[in-house]
Amino acid sequence: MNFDIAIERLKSEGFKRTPSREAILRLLEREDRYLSAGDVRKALADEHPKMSQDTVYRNLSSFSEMKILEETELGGERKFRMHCNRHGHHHHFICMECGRTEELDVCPMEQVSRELPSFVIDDHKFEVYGQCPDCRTAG
Amino acid sequence: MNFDIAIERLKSEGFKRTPSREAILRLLEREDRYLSAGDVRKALADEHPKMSQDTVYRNLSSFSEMKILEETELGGERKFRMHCNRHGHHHHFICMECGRTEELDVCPMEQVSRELPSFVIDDHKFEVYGQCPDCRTAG
DNA sequence: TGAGTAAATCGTAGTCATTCCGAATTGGAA
DNA sequence: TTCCAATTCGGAATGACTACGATTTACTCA
Ligand SMILES: [Mn+2]
Ligand SMILES: [Mn+2]
Ligand SMILES: [Zn+2]
Ligand SMILES: [Zn+2]
Repeated sequence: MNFDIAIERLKSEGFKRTPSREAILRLLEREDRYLSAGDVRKALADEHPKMSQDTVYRNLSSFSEMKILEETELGGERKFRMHCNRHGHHHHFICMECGRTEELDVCPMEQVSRELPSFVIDDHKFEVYGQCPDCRTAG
Repeated sequence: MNFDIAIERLKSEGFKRTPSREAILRLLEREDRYLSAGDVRKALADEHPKMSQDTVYRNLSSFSEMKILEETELGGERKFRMHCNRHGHHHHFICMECGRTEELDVCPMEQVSRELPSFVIDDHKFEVYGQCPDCRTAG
């Protein structure tokens, strides 16, 4: 997903286009990795020093709900990234050093459904953590 | 894992056997599901009204480090359960209503390793969330 | 069995991410 | 341009978790 598609989605859901929202979306498009609310505030400190934390948290949550962003919980923090272009369901490798993510092709849920026929399955989380090639070389 | 094995592990790691630790371990053995530090405090409020939160948090963390407990992060909270008897690596289904867990046989990591040969893989998380048969019937 | 001691606990204050709220501002419809 | 619901702001409140000095206690060893 890119900035323009995100803005379209925003409008189609009845949300207003504001400078705060533009700045947050442009940042996430540029960074292309998981950022916390704190990361977003720091990154926008120069450009938008008056943006309140309420605004950051509220918009990140809204964007996540309307599927503009992907969200995860990592190290006791909620983190957000622009939704991948990839078509359909997928999971991520996440580099614990630089935050770079890599999309994964595998999802084990078909097998789990067969394994638990009497359970209602609502959601699942699959994430792989480690060091990306760049950070390995640099280290 | 049960209480007695846990106490053995405790001793073998050089930790002391205290009433607080006994109470926490007995509770987790009995409950057999993920509990937060707050859950533990509430459950022990009658029996041990003076147990401080420091004691609960510190011991849950210690038990997790020495592999007596399994740990996850769910809804912004750390949660702990007595380590399963099952031999070796596994993952869980977790009922979002009652907290009941079900061990899963599938782990997709062999495939991921093949998919990411140039990445260092340190850890992974796979969890399935939903409603267990009992809660589905009751609902 | 009775000190001695390091470990453990207690009580409380501090931290940090996140949420809440009332007042002020503003995007966009009419 | 006017108007108002949506949005933002600033700051206080919440809740999980951590830190820490003072006190207690489980275990060691004489
Ligand atoms: Mn993605
Ligand atoms: Mn288990
Ligand atoms: Zn999946
Ligand atoms: Zn696994």
